[in-house]
Amino acid sequence: MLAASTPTGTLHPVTTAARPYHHGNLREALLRAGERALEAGGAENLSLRELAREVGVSHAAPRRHFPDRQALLDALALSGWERLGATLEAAVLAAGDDFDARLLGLARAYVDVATRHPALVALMFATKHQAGASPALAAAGERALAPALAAVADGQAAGAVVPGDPEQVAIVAFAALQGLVALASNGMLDDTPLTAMLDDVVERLVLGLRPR
Amino acid sequence: MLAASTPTGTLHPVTTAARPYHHGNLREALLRAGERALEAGGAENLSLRELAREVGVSHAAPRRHFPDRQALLDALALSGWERLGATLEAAVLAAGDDFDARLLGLARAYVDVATRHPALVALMFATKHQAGASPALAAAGERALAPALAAVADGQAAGAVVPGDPEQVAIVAFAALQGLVALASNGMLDDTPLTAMLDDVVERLVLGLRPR
DNA sequence: ACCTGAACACCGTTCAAGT
DNA sequence: ACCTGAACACCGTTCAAGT
Repeated sequence: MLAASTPTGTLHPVTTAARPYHHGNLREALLRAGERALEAGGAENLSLRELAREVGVSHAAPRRHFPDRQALLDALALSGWERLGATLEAAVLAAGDDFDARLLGLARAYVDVATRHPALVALMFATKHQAGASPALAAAGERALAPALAAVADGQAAGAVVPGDPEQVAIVAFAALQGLVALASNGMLDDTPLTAMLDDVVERLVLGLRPR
Repeated sequence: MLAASTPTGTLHPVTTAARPYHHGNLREALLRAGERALEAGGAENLSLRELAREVGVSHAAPRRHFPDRQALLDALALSGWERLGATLEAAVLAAGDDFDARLLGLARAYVDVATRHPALVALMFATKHQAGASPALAAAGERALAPALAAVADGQAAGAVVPGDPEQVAIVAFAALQGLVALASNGMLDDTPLTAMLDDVVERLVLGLRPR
């Protein structure tokens, strides 16, 4: 009875265990629903009104937490970058000190995330550097990719990688992965198992990046 | 007066030089306006009603030529694949018989198209293999990429490229380009000139693809 | 054969007003 | 501080009807 949804006219200080008058946790609920919607239909099919309906508030309620649709997308991308950064960091740690092993570990970790959450990763990259993106978002992207940069720099110091701006070298390597994932997401790899292809790509990357 | 827009009650058999009653060329006009809209704001911001307004017909008129929005996007992608195919073919012919030169030529041609028409290229890949895509579209994509496949196969025959399924080898190379273009489109290359980076990527690709 | 106009069910965004 | 309801200007899609 107390937990029912009829507003019984009693005052409700700030917190109640029952169904929400003020919902109490709307921001988090919208983000969770948003991530589901993202994976279900991509960023361009995400509807704020639909999220509000799912969560059980009026269509104008999200505005308190996200001024517009883009703000919600930015928040989703930000959280994605933060989780990716942690994943890449863990991959480097698990791989030990060898450059080839690190590159393989990073590649596998990234491809794993990108194939399990393709729409989120697409959103992350689309949002990161676009005109008028929030500085916080760009910074989160930089932080997330820092482990890969550091691995390249270490590889150069150990003589396993061609010299030059680590960022440029890393981008060359990263581009190949990014492209592979894009092709996989678009179904262009058909029957070829992604993991097999991935190891092949990484092997050729290592060869291509070795000093001559 | 005759060319004015007021319908003067006279009958108009089928063709008139004045302003259109039936427009006469609506399909082409929509495609042209669609390509402009695509480059201006990406596929997800393309509005059928806006195209109809630009072209000067009612919002329901496009339906005769394109049953829905996706049909217009498919037609744009199809024309993009056809033009890309011709461009890649020309690049191979211009590059002569050497594998390295062909790969560089193909890469430059593709990157040129992809940077000048990023939204169109994104649409092409997004549409090519998606669930329920028209077979004609998939076939056009295959045809467009055939010159690159052939170049790889020739390279293998000449001993310049690792053996194996040419499609798989081509995909590895193509993935790197695709990724590079994606990064460039997203502004992640910052100040680095794309052409310089491109030549570097191709050089490393050649190295990575060489038989050991 | 090709196009119009009105209608329907959706959007994102805004703003006064409620508790 | 947080949310609602009504309103506005847009969509894509459908369908009868016009020429």
